[in-house]
Amino acid sequence: MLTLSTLENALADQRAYHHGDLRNACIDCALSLLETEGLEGLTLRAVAQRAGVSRSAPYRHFPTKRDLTAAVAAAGFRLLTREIQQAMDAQAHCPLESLLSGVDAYSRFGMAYPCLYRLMFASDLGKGPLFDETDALADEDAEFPEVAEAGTASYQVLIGNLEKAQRNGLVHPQNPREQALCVWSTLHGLLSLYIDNRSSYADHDMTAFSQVSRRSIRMILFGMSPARAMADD
Amino acid sequence: MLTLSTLENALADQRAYHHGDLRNACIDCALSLLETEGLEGLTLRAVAQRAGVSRSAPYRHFPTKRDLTAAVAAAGFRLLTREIQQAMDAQAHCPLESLLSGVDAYSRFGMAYPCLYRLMFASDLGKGPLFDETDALADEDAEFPEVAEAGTASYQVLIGNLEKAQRNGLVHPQNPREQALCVWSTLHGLLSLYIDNRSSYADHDMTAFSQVSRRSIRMILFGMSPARAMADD
DNA sequence: GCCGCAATGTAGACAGCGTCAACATAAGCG
DNA sequence: CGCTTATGTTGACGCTGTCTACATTGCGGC
Repeated sequence: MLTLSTLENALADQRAYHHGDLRNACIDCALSLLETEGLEGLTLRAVAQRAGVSRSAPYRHFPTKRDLTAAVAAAGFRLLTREIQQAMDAQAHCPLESLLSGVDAYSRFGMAYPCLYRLMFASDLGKGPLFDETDALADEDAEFPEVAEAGTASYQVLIGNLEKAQRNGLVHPQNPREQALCVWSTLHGLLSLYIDNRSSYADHDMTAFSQVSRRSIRMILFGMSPARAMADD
Repeated sequence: MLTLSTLENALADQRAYHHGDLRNACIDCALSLLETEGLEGLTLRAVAQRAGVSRSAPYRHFPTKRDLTAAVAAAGFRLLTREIQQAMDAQAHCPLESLLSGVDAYSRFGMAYPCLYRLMFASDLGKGPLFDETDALADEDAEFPEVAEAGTASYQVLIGNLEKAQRNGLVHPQNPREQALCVWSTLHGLLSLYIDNRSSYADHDMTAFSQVSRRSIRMILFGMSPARAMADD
């Protein structure tokens, strides 16, 4: 089970807090506020209060609320990348198992931090990486390069996995970016629908969701895989 | 090309406007505001102003802003259903062609009304239909039964198409609800990623998006179809 | 060690938002 | 006609993001 303390922004040095690193403190407070109060509970004033400063102090570090949101989203993408990468590495022996393991990690992330997940994707943070054919370079032109870069990194993990699967002959040798887009979209759609349509995110739903998502990805894999090695769960 | 005048809430009788049907007038104004001003431009006060009434007049018809949002979302789902149904009927001779035609209609809807699309799915309107195995009955327990019902109807069109495809032997005889969920999720994910990551929704992108979405659905179909009749675009 | 400047935090104010309570008006109906 | 109910208006409240003016702190050069 993931906890917020695993986030990169947890402060190593407590005495550097009140004066010293308000920027990261704000990101931290925003992250914890997000999951306790929800997306509309994430207000600059609440962040400032939780950080123990006055309401306009954050403006020294974030020109506008959107910039704070972007920083939080970037942190979220970096955490997501780490979770996926870790899960895939654990099954490195087989690219297909690795992919399914990554799918689970993705689902787990979304269900553990539903509000963060929504913030990352539905916050109008400008151009993202997914639809650009030229993945690099474009990131720097984005409104929030940090977010675009972190998002691209997550995406790249998936692409890398599919390329490996192609080399092993487990997947059709088509454009791996497009395959990745298909897989990611399905997962993102599934997770979005789930998050947006549920009021409670009870833990026991995780196994049910995991089954659904794995089966969906298998449907796609089945189509991608010339071996047609489809097993029922 | 879709226009807002095709929406069901367009008033038939203009003289019944100022006094007579403020409720539908609000929904109409909300719909037009949505696409001109964006999601955060959709404010109760702006709706009231556009309808030509004072700012708290809408409260006689909608207890809260969420209720207006729900009414708008329901109207959106009904329009979506009609568009999909129409597109599928035009290709009724072949369920696979029908499905792809529906996919195009879905994409067209999302790209024509990106803000409405977001509102329909990401507005915390309570339980939706997609993850409930028992589709009927549950709708009435939803926070906004009108939305759940309209959403279920859209979903049902897709399920019906897949059932027909199964009967014609074009698709594996698995649970059509789950197949529909996979298709819908992919499309929803693709569209969401597109809408959320783009700042402009230029028209000429439609053909590119249509190609991507059709290819993605083909990837899934390919996996579903025992005939493996996959053609490249 | 001290002084000045740049960085950082604070207090007050503003417009815009959703919402409520009190009031005004119109419609329908006996 | 007059009563009741439905509908629209006005004023106010607390909340939000954000701006401006002011206070404080910390650090580099003398």
